[in-house]
Formats: sequence, C-alpha cells, structure tokens
Amino acid sequence: MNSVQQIRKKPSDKTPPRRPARLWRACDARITVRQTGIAEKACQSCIVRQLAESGAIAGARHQLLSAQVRRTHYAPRKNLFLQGMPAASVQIVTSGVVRVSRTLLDGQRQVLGFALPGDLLDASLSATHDFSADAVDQVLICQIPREVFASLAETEPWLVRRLNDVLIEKLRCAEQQMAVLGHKSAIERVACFLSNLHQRWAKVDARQKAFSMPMSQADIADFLGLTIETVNRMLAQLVRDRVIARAGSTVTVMDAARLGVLART
Amino acid sequence: MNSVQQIRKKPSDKTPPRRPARLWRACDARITVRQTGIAEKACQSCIVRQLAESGAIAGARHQLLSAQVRRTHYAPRKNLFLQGMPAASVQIVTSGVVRVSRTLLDGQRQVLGFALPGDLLDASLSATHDFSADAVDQVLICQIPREVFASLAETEPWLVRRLNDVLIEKLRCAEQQMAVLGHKSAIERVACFLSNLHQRWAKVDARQKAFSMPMSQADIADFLGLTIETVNRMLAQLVRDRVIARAGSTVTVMDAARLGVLART
DNA sequence: CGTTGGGTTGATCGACCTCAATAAAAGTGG
DNA sequence: CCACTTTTATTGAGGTCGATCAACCCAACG
Repeated sequence: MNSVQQIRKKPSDKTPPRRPARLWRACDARITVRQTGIAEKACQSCIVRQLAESGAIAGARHQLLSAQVRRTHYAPRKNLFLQGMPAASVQIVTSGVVRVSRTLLDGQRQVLGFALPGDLLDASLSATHDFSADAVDQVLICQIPREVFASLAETEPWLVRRLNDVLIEKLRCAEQQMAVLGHKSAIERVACFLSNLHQRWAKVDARQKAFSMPMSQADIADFLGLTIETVNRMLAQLVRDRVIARAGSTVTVMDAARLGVLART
Repeated sequence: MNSVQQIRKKPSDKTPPRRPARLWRACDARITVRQTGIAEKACQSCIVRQLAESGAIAGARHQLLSAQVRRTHYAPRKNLFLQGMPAASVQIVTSGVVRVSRTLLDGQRQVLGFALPGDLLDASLSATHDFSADAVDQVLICQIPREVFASLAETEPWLVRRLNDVLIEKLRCAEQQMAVLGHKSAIERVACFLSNLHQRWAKVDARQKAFSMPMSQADIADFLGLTIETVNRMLAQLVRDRVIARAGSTVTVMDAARLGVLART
C-alpha cells in the first residue's frame, strides 16, 4: 500500500573542500551599518539591489534600505532558522547556498529548494517561518528587521509591489518543480537540477564556467523525489557520458546541449 | 532513458451529468454593473470578498471594488484564456471549477491545479498569462480590468498587501503539491487530492457533505503525475474499501479518518 | 585507530507504466 | 428518438524504472 519514504536521520551536509571564499568575500560581512557607500559598491546581490531594481530611481531607494541592513555570517551546516520560529526579519542570501526544507507531518523531510546569492528567503510577512533554512556552505545573509521593513513598506509602496514580483517568480519556480517531480524520469530530474543550478549560478557570476554544488546527494534526492542511490547513479552516468565533470563540490558542464536535451527544458 | 509521457491530444473534459446550477445561481451573472447593492448580497465569493477580507473596513472597500467588477459565464470545456495571451484583467472564480494548466516545452500538458469558487486566477500583474485556464463545468468569473485594478492599487495600498497574502497562500499550496508529487505513492496522491478537494469545497459550503469532482481522470492524472489507469484503479480501490462513494461527478467521503491516514496529511 | 557521515556499486523486487481490449457515456446528425 | 461517432472510464497482463537491501570505500575527526 505504501512505499518509498525512509526517514533520514540527520539532514546534515558536507563541508565543501574548495570554495576559497572568493564569492562571499565580494560582500564581506565586516561592514558596519553606517558605511552605506562601501556597502553599495561591495554588495553584489544584497537585499537592496534585489528589491530596488525597478529602474533608475534605484539610487535613492537603495540608500534608504541600505541604512537598515544587517549582515550575518553562517558556517556550513548551521541553522538559520527553524520551521515554527518567529520570523524576525526579511532576509536575502548574499553569498553561499542555503537549503530550504520543511518537515512533513509524518516526520519525513522535504527539501523545498536551494537559495543562491540574490535569492530572497522567507518572503512572507507572517509571524512565524513555515520552513527551515540551513547553511550548506559558508553563507552570508543580508537582513532587515521585520518592523523596519513593515514601516518602510508603509511609506514606500513600491517595496510591496516589488515583493509581489519576487513572490510570483518564486511561484513560477515552484510550479516548474511540480512539473519536474510529476512528469520526469530520474535522469531528467537530475539533468534539470544541474541545468537549473547552472543557469542560476550564471546569473550570479556569468564569467564562471564551473559552478558550486555543495549540497549532499541526500539533499538533492529529497529535493528531486529520488533516493540517494539513484541520484548517485544518474550523476555517475552523466559524468561517464561526458555531459558534466565533477571535482569535489564543483561541477563543470561539458555538453550544455546534451544536458538541455536530457532535461527536456 | 526516458519513460512516461504520452501526449494526450485533446485536454477536453466531460460535462457533468448533475450539478443543476445550484451554487452558481447564488451569484447570478445577469447583474448589471451599477447594482452594487445587489451584488454585495448575492456574490458569496467574489473578488471583492476575497481581496477585501482584512477586517471591519471591508464595507467601504467592498463598494469601491464592486463598482468595477464584471461577471462572465463560461460553458463547460470553454477556454477562459490561453498561455501567452495578454492578461486583461484580474479574475476570481465565483462558481464552478476551472482547470489551470500549462503546456511544457516538449508539448506535454501539466495541470497546475483546479480553481474552486473563491480562488484567484492569475494573481500576477504581468503582461501575459503564463498558463491556460479552462472551465471544467459551468463557471462564473468575477473580473476587474487590469488598469482599473492598477489604479485602485495606487490609492489603496492594502490591495497590494492583500494580494501578497494570496500569493503566499498559493505558494504554500504549490509547495504542498511538490511534497505530494515528490514523496507520495499513487494511493496517497489520490487520497491527498480527494482530501484536499473535500476541504476546499467545505470552505465554499460547509453544509454539503458530498462534493463535486467534475474534472476528467486524465486531468487528475496529469495533476498528480500518474497515468489515467492508475488514477482509475486507485479511485476504484477507495470505493471498494468504502472510503469514498461516487455518483457521477459527485464524491462523498464515507470515512474521512481513513482518507486522512491514506493521504498522510 | 576506531568511528561516523557521506559516497559508490551491485542484486533483487515491486509499484506503476504500458499496451490492449471492452464498456459506458456523451455528443451528433438524421 | 435512434444509429453513429468520439470521448472517457474500466479492467487485465506484462514489462521496466527506480526503490530497497546490502555491501564496501573513503575522508574527516576525536
């Protein structure tokens, strides 16, 4: 009657061997709040840029938000917040990868996705988080206290509208993932995942050819609705077929066309 | 290498044998625009109630929106709008069931969900629809022209914030569906679907014990990531086990507890 | 140097897909 | 209203993909 579903005890990740903090030093945490001028230059993908990119007016708006931003650093495997915790602030990933997951009623863990630099965590303005977030590797977070954001939203209606757009984008992502989970085979799912990661990292840094995949195969399995073994086998097959190459947690796409075909994207 | 995925030619639905328009007559279409007083009383789940339910202030806000609402009726199997069409208005289902679907790049159809009375279609304010919507049975839609909504949003910031909440709710739904598609067996998926429909119809009309399931099994299959045959077999099994009973397109939950256990909800 | 948490690989099994065929509706034109 | 077609629902038999079970390797770490 039922099948599937072994409960994996520890949702822990591995510490990536390489990733010498190039990306996350680009937006270093050791910036005090008043140094908005520096922050504006340094922070490539902070909450401000994310929320304010609605045109030329960005400059003034940028400063408005910058003054309120706090930055926090998390070590690999550290928890940012737990499902059910009171939500204290609006947060955006500045560097590193964050795993977003949820514990289902039957105790099983569902990985909702992975937040990359520039991605908004917890767009809701509700009282408590309805999912957990954990740092996969070295992570830097930009955050605005909830009250500050709320009062800002009062005087700056564009903020809420911008938030709307972000939410719609997130919804589109979720729907795409529904398609992956509902209609695709194992190899297609893994190919989709890689292709998606590839594209998203390209947005963060278009120059890089390789990208970082620091999450464990267990995380990927839970995200794709597969088992660890299957994920492993599919990755191995893609390497064997010269579609991708792996070196530690770094992945290089060797044959983007093939990958696209496999992903059916 | 690949599996699944036969392309079903016509995404057509069946006309339900019963459903003598009880529900949808409650909010009849033949109301002219000016009769806001009547509309306010008649329309149980119109766009106004949906968007304005943020407290006691609803009355004034209600009238504000009511004056701009148009109502449209669609016959079973009729298309409301197609993926890619310019989005002309904000729409809410007032009665009936609407199938929301998307055509994937490889031509295969993905059913994103089914909108019931009170559900918002197309929350995005983007220029074009990024999915298609079709009437499954007799459907009544409340809609506000996009420009009217936009200008209203200018002066009424609460509108955008309310829209935000709706979006977050939609996002939560999508994530739940991700869990269904990624982690559940066939019988669990069907049980989830039934349980979900049951609860949502209960919100529309708490008195009704049975509920309407007018969509075809092909639609359900595409929504749940299963084949028609499997959906059929699971439904048959649930009927055999006295968990549900079916009469035409009407479903009665006989054993809600069992259904809940099967759905693992 | 044992332990622990990934990662990797093989063998087996079963849930669900696929193919096939029939029945039951629903729509259509006379 | 009745042939007729088309669509949808239903049921059976067989094949396959991916889960399950079971090793084993490897690196990190106390």
